[in-house]
Amino acid sequence: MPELPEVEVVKRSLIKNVQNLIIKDVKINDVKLRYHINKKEITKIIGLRLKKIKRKSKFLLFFFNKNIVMLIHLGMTGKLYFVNKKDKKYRTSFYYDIDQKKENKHDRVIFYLEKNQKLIYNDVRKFGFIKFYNFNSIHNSLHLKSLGPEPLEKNFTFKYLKKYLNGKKRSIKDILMDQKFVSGLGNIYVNEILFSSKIKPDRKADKIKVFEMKKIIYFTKKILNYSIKTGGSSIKDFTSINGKKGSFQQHFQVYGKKDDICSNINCNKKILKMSISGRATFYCLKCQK
DNA sequence: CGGGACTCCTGAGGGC
DNA sequence: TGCCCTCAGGAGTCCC
Repeated sequence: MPELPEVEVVKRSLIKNVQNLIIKDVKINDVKLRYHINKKEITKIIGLRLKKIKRKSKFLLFFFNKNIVMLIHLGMTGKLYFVNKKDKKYRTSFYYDIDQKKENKHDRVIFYLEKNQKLIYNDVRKFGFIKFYNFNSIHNSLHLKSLGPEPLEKNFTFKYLKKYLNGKKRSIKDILMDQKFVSGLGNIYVNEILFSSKIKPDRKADKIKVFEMKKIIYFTKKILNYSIKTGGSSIKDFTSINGKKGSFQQHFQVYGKKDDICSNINCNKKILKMSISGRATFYCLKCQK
């Protein structure tokens, strides 16, 4: 589910609500995530202060004292919820009923914080994970070491794109989804970026023209920034940590729009769907060349 | 190098 | 009500 904008929204909310708090206890309801949770390592954070929270592409990094870093990836359905007893809005949350002390069956890990507050890792499909590193090894970890530049960073440029696409026979969509090339994009945003750039998603990368590359860079940054601004996309059940939904899904032009009429003025064609690298791909045959 | 099938897991929604 | 099928924001492996 969560791509860069969603993870960024969650990170900002985490900084506001849980940064600087002490972990009082940890409860594991299910160790079997994408990787099994190491109980020995996770219990080491009990008593430690959560000093800093950062995001790297789709990963969240939690920095504790004693040089311990917790790495969380949300996979397809991972979510973090913050529960604060004093705040009434959580009582009415669709998700968590504090008065009944009812846990959701997909709450996999519960971090108990100061003042009766909790941070809950909930994940229906269990494709996400929680791993531990130390401060010095985190950036050389299996997950972070080969990530490409982030799409909103200055080094994600037309020049970089041009150099990378040269000689590549893969489809442009496949390349934009590849975290080693650019880290943080996923299926939704790549569909949207290619629609705005008027490029058919199955075009071979080395056939993309210079003016089209410039559009890719421009729309990638524009779409991601706008999505972050509107709280990310809430398809099905994405929410930020306080249960708030984003609204960027209202601005989707192609994702999930099979058989709808193309949103471009002067185009009356239906949005089509195909599969690229096994992922749902939506496009307008008339508008995307 | 490239593409496709398949894997992890659980639930929603459609068809009958 | 129920059963069976397909599909889903990710990402890795294996095989041809």
